[in-house]
Amino acid sequence: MINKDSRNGMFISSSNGSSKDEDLFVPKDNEQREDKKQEFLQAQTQSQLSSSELIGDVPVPRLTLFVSQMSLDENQGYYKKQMSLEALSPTKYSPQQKQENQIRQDAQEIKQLEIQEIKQVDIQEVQNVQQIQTRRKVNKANYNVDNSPVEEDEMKPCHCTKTHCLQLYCSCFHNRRQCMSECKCNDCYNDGQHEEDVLKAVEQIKMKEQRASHHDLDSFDTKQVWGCKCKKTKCVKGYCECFIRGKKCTSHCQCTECENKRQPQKKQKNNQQSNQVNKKIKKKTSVQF
DNA sequence: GAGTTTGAAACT
DNA sequence: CAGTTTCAAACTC
Repeated sequence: MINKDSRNGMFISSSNGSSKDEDLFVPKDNEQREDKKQEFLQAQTQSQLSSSELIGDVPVPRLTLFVSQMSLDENQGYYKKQMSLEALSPTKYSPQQKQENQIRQDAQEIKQLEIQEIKQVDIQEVQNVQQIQTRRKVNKANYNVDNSPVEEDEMKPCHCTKTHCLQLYCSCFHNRRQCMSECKCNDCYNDGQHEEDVLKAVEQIKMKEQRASHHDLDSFDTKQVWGCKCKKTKCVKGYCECFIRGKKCTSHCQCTECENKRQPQKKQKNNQQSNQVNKKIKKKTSVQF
């Protein structure tokens, strides 16, 4: 029951009469809202809310949240339909219940705003990476490394013969795009006509990944590099995941005799590397012009 | 363009 | 989890 409305907020009395210490005070300004939000979040951790409400507010890692928006959810947006509290429970609410719901909804709105801000920061971070990687685009091989909107002629066609373009071997599938007319693949299922098969394959890969727990990264996010295992090519040829992406090898790599590390290297080795890059640039530009 | 080499992905 | 096989791209000639 709403008891008192002031400029700073309102009291909701659980009983009758004037506002008391134990009454619920709903502040208006942002600072006090923040306190309310903390109260609300605390209640969550103490399992005071229904399971459905808890599920909706499990904190999601920032990048995972962004990446998940870009990958699977694109195809499964229908899972994201949100239902209001009233829709979930059609029973009529008392004024007090409505007020409490309003508080919860306010808190959720605040959270969503915060998530949006975080997303914007993440997008900015990704864009920064993209800028760096775009400069090296001529150096990349078959992957659309930066996930940026690529021109049709920038996509490299695949030549898959046995996997129906439904495995990560296929660069088109790996980048979550359909095979093109330029592709020379056999019996391709990644042609837009077998969407069910594609989704199944994606699901399978994601499930396998979860079981294996090899890394927390998204296999379909080719921006991410989690380390190569090169043995013979010293990470200076197109076989190397890091080299392809224009990245230096890190401690995450399991490569041997690596010459693609950040530390200062001998002149000769640097020359070998830059020769490789120059060779590819020449090749690419000669094709384009 | 055919054959070889390579490392990632998949499999056992 | 480690070893093996399969795969498609990179490379060489």
